[in-house]
Amino acid sequence: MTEQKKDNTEEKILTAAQTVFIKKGMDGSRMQEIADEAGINKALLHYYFRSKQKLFEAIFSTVFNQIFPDIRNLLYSEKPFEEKLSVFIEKYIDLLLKHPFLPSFILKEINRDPEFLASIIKKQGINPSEIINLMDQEMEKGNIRKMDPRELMINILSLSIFPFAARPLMQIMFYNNDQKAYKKLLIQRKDTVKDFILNSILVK
Amino acid sequence: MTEQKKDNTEEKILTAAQTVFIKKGMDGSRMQEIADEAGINKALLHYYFRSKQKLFEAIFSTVFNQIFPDIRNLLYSEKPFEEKLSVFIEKYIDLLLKHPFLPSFILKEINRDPEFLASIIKKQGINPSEIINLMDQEMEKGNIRKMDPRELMINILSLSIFPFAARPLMQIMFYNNDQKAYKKLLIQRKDTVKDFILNSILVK
DNA sequence: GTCTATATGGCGATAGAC
DNA sequence: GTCTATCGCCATATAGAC
Repeated sequence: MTEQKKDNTEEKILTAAQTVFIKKGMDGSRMQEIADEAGINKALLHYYFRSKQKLFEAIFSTVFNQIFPDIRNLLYSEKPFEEKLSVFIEKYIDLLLKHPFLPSFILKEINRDPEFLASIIKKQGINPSEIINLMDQEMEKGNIRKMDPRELMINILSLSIFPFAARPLMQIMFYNNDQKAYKKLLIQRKDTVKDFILNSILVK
Repeated sequence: MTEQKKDNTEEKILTAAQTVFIKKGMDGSRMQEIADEAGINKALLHYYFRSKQKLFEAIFSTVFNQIFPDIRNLLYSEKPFEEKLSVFIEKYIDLLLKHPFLPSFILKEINRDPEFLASIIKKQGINPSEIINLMDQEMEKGNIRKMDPRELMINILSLSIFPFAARPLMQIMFYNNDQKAYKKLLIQRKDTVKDFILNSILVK
């Protein structure tokens, strides 16, 4: 019974902290706000997680654990490259549609503590050099034009992530701040990013 | 003489504030740190700029004034589209190479106060709909394949800005944290981004 | 485990001497 | 105009009752 209570509270804290941290980042978040969101007292946060920093790190791991297994499985599957690429982009953008604040959250933390972030990603079993090899093989086979595979990787991430991270400004500049129209764009990007990349790299 | 002193100090403050704000954003910066960087006292910051917010807004306008006139001139020049696009990307990436912290700085502020940011950009005489028209014309002429010009615009910005904003993580993940190698990549991107985009959009 | 009350420290901002 | 000293607030963190 006591344990039940404990699990419940801890979970409530984690959920609340995730909401607040993702929206406002480490610096912009207040322990009070997280406590309110969780419907508990501020002191309890420290009882469960000792410090704001520790709570933050717990959230970070949680978020990444939600994301990466899926992508990892895809990368190491047996599908042909073009399909892998397509599905990767679709899954990735779907993920961002589900967690729209994630990109700016991660970008903030990239500049705060990149080593911590990199260590978490590596723990997830994502190995950049295997992806690079995969791309190299396709170039050798002549299926895609020759380029630095790391650049291709960065291009894929750029095109997928940036429109989410820069959303508020892009929405104002190009869509008269029309939320629905921009949302539609983001959904469409599952196709348009794929097209844009394949058009650029496929050897015709 | 007194005035000379004043100008000097005000300039020192602006330079220092720019350095600190660009590196750490509004929330992450401390008035003390700016004062140290400027080699003056904390109280002087308030004497010259009243509040942190006011100082921040002054910096923001300054930075944008450095950037936009150049780009504006290019966009409204008489060059053919393909050249405009090439030069835009070159100039833009050159600008980011000169101010590498700018992207993450702006991305932070995008989520803090997008209206303020958009108002500053519009003051610079950049009109999105004119750019869109430009692209539409090229598509009508059959020079580039048909797509939503706003997407093309967002793709260009994504590919140019993201590698700077996400640099610390990308550098660790794909370049074993080798600073020089990543710097080289960023310089090369003046060509590779151009190639990547033109390969994707030109009708062959 | 959960709460109230409070300690502790940091930061923006101001007062006031020079 | 520039400095030192200090106020006042707010946020993290802890003490201690229940």
